[in-house]
Amino acid sequence: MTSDFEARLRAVSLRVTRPRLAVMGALGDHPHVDTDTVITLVREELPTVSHQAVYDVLRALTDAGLVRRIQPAGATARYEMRVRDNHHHVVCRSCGAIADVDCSAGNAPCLTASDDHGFVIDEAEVVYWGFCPACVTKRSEGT
Amino acid sequence: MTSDFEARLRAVSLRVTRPRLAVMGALGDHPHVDTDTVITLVREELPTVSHQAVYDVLRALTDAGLVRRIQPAGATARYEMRVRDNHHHVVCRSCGAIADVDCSAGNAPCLTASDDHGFVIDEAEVVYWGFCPACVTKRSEGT
DNA sequence: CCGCAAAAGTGGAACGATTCCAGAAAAGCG
DNA sequence: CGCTTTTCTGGAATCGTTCCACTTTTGCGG
Repeated sequence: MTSDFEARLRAVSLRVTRPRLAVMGALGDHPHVDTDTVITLVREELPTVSHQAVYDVLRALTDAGLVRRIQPAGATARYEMRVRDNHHHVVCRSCGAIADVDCSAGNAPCLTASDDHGFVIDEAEVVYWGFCPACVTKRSEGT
Repeated sequence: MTSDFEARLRAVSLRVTRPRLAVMGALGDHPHVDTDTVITLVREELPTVSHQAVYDVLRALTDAGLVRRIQPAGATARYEMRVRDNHHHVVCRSCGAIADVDCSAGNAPCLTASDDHGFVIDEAEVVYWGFCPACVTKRSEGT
């Protein structure tokens, strides 16, 4: 799989470096991780990488379309490797957990704005807010 | 309208204070403003309010459901008074301009997640990304 | 196989939005 | 009018992220 990452990097003419492979590996194993977690995971493999390197890599990969950045209101940036499939996310208001949700309607009808105010729209992002199973249990027990 | 604001504050048992009325006035006149702009606007009326007061007021009003906080990825928090009508937003990738978009389908079909992973969902937030008329013009002229 | 120019990474300082804190002021009830 | 509670002030602290100047790698060409 490392060779796969390598191919993907070359496909977008990015140089193949250890930090980049390590970041891709971390994202592949852990969906929806925040930057700090990526740094920790990467350092398990390469203890010397700077936080700056991780930020740079994440930006390079995001710009190249190899990873997707998601940033629900009030949370820090998170990254995932699933890309170009128009899937959405459920976010837990309590613990911040995130899960993937496939778009129910292929080309969702409501995702075409009724009045676009002259904007040229290229993407519709959906975030479902609620509580994850664990937090729901916690709340009902608590009361 | 100040008396209206007063009534709304009392309705949620919040004290009526000058800073709060000033913030509500500012939000009423300027939709989708960020915190810094609110501070500036409020100080035109009450030059002595601290930034902290504005943050406190915005939080109090948001918690009480009198204003809505919107925070597109990569931008600072913005606030608006339109509330409880499930409308969404178009955000310009270039200049950050925001416009309102009414939900095209009353109870949008795609807003029911296909697989909720056990989450209890209470809200679906939609953000349309694109370019505003001004930035579209700028781009086509530039090239 | 070696060297060079460009691209990446290092370490540390700087930044900006937001929050925390302790004391002062104002709101609203009796 | 006075008291209690909520709110506001002013300044310091926090946290994620970015900026900067310098060093190290990568990957191409000889």
